[in-house]
Amino acid sequence: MRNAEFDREQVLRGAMAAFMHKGYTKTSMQDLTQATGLHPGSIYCAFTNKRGLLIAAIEQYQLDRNTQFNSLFVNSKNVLTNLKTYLDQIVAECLSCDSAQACLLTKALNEVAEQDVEIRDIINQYLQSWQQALTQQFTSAAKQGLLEGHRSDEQRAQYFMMGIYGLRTFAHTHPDAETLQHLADRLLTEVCH
Amino acid sequence: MRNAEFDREQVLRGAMAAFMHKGYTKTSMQDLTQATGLHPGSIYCAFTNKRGLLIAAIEQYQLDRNTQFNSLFVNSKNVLTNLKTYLDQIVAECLSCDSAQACLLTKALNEVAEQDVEIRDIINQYLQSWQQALTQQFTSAAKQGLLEGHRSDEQRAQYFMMGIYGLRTFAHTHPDAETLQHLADRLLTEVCH
DNA sequence: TTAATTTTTGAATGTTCGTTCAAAATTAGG
DNA sequence: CCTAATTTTGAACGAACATTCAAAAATTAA
Repeated sequence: MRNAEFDREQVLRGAMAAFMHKGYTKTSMQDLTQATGLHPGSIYCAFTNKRGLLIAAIEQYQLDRNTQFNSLFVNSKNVLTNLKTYLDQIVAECLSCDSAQACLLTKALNEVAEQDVEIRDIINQYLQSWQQALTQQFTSAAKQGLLEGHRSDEQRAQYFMMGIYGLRTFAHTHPDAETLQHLADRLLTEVCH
Repeated sequence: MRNAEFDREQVLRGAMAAFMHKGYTKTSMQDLTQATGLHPGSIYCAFTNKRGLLIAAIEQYQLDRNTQFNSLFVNSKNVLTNLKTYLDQIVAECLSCDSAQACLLTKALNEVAEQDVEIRDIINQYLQSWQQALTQQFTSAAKQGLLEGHRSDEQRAQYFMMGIYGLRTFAHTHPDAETLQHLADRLLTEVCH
C-alpha cells in the first residue's frame, strides 16, 4: 500500500490557474504537469484524463468560492454592506493582473459547455447554488427593510448575477478602477430598488 | 491573371459560424475547409493562416452587426422603442438554437484575447465603436427628454453594454424566454433612470 | 492562340497533442 | 523485515493538428 504524495488541493489550484490563464483547450498536458508538479501518469491515475482534471478543478474552484462567500456573509453587519464588499472584491479581482481575473465557471461555460453536456450540467448546478445563496441574502435584506420595490428576491439575485457576469466581461475592455467601481455601485443601487 | 472564385463574405460567414460554434482553438482546419468550402491552400493563400481567417471573420462579424444596428436605429421612432427592439432581438438570439447564441467578439475576447494582444486590440476597437454608437442613441434619447437622472450618456451606454454581456452569459444557465425578457426589460428601465 | 499570372488542389510534412504503460520507487500491513 | 499494493516516473505511442508546396487548372492580356 501507499498513499498519494501530492496535496490534492494544491494540485487542483495549480490546474485551476492554468485553465483560467490559457483556457481548457489551449492548456496542454505539458502545461499541466508544470502547473501541478505531477507527471502525466500521476494525473491520469488520479483524475482519469485532462477532462477529469478540469472537472476536479472546477469543483475545487466552487468550494473555494463558497468558502469565501460564506465567510463574507456570516457576520452580523448590514446585508447591503456585505453585498457592497462582495462587489468591491470582484472589481478588485477584475483589476488584478494575475490570471484570477476570470471566473473559472463562466470561462469553462463559454468554452466547453456547448460541446460537453456533462460539464455544462455541473457548472449550471454550481451557478444555481450560487444564485440560491444570493437569493437568501436578498431575503435577509428584505426582512431588514433594506429593499424598495416589489421584485422577488430571486429576480434580484438573477439581476445581480447578470450584472457580475457583465462586469467581468466589461473589465476586459475597460480595466479601469473608476469605471468598474461606478458600474458596480450602480448595479447595487439598482438591485435594491 | 485570375480572380479568386469564392465569395469572400460567404466564406467568412461560414468561418464565423464555425468559430462561434466550437471556439477558435477547437475549430480545426478540417472544420474550416468544410465550413468555408475552401481547400487548405486557398485559405492560406487568402488569409495567411487560421489566425488570419479569425481576424477576417471578426471583421465581417463587426460589419454585419453594424449594418444591423444602423438599420434598426435610422428610423424616426422613439429611441426607447428602438432600444427595446434591440434588446428583444438579443434575447431572441440567446434563445435561438443555432450557433449565433454567442457574440463572436466577446467569445473571441474570452478565448484568445489574453494570449494575443493584436486580436484583443482589434476586438476592443470594435466594442468601443459599438459603445460610441450606443452613446449617441442615449444622447438622442436625452434630447427627446426620455431620460431621467443625471448620468452621462457614456455611463448609460456602458451600463447597457454590461447588461448585454451579462444577459448573454446568463442565458447559458437560464435559456428561458420569460426570465431573459424580464431581465432585459429591467435593464432598459434602469438605464433610463 | 499563346504566354504570363494567379488560384486551386490535396497529398505530404513536421510538430504537438493527449494518453498509455511497464519498470522503478515507495509505503503499509503482517 | 518482508511482501503485497499502490503510486510515481518519463519515455514512447498513435492520432490529430496547422501548415506547406509543387503540380494542375483557370483566367486574362497580348
